[in-house]
Amino acid sequence: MKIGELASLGGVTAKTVRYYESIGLLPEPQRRTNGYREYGDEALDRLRFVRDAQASGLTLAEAGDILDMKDRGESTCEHSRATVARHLRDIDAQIASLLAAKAELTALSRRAEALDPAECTDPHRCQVLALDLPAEGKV
Amino acid sequence: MKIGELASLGGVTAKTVRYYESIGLLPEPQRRTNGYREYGDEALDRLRFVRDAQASGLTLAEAGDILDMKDRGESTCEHSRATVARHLRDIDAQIASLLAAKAELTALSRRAEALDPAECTDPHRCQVLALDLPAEGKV
DNA sequence: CCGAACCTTCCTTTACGCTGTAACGATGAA
DNA sequence: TTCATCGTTACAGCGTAAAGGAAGGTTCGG
Repeated sequence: MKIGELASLGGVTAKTVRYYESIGLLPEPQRRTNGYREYGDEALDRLRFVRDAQASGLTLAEAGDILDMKDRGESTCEHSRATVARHLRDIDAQIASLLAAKAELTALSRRAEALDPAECTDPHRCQVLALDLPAEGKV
Repeated sequence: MKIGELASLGGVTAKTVRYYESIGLLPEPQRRTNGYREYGDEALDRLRFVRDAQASGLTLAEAGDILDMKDRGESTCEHSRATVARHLRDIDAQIASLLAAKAELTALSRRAEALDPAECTDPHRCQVLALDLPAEGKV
């Protein structure tokens, strides 16, 4: 099949297919005499795997790691497990960092909510962030 | 004080101070006759606020929003509250998206762990991702 | 013969926060 | 005097992620 058909079957654009090829996710396909790329079903399988991996939250690079091992005929089991496990750790770290930021902001927010709105009338002093904002006069 | 002193007191480089000035986070300071920037303590307060805001997970743009309002003499209370609240919503959205990715990967991972390691000997078939990997032969 | 589909290469996008480089002037101590 | 250090400007680039777009040229299908 030609690139357009592959792309639409895989739910991507032809441009994306060429991009995947350029970063090594898809192998260089055979060419017709006119230079057109000619794909078989295995390319579609591969393309679909990439999309599935993306849907699972893996990056293209991680999907590529797994496919590379498979291409080398290595057992991908351990590597796949490791890739998934590592990605899970990455995600946990990101979540932890976001939760920390959230805690900071929540504390800020709680201080703000505890304020009497009437105290917010002074145009030169922000009660919400008074603890953090540089004071106009000395605090 | 000169830029180098301000920078080291604020825990940044002189370059960063100039950068902050260029994006409007810090006002243009007075200049000495030789052209050097001359800062007072309020610049340090302001610089420290920016770092605190960053530490709280706000972006430089968000810190700048708050400082701008304060510079205009407006009550920053509502805006500060809104900025913090919006940022909190952003963070929650990011966390939710990461949790969704994590759920996908955890499911994958659980399938992997349920496997007998002995089944991982076939070099052409990855049991971990068999449900997702394109099969070499037909499954 | 026209337009769609294909080809290539290079540039742009979005967001963030700087950092590097060039090329130069000013300061201050030994 | 000389040298290191600090300062000045302006502009470019990074580095991540995943493509999208434009330009300009061939080929195919009807």
